[in-house]
Amino acid sequence: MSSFKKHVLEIVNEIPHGKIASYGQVALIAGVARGARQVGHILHVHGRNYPWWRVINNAGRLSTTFLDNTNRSQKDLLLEEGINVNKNLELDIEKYRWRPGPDVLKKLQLEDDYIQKIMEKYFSS
DNA sequence: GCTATGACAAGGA
DNA sequence: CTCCTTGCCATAG
Repeated sequence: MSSFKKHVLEIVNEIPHGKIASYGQVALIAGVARGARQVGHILHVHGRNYPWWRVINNAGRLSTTFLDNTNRSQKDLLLEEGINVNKNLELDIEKYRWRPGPDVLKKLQLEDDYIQKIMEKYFSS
């Protein structure tokens, strides 16, 4: 298993209940700045044991319409966590966006300057 | 190695 | 806002 894949799954596993992250965000934190598409693919294949539904696209729309093995849609799974999703499968991503703590970033053994890059993009207010 | 394929992102029309 | 185009890069064949 590649380290990228391992990181992605590890990161997704860190997303707390009631919070969400974008594919691009997860890819960025995993160490591949433009690997958003790979994150989607990885979750598609290996997401069974991870909270994959907490990952959506950066436009705040769900890009999945099929059901998971529990027969519940991503929308339902999010609604159960208190995240408001409308009929068009849209939600306010900034309102629920997960902001990983320094401890999580450290655990992934990222370079300090790379962490700085992430901070600038997702922590600057 | 090379090509095709995306559960994406960002910018332009 | 919605569509379209480009850029991306890990995987599968």
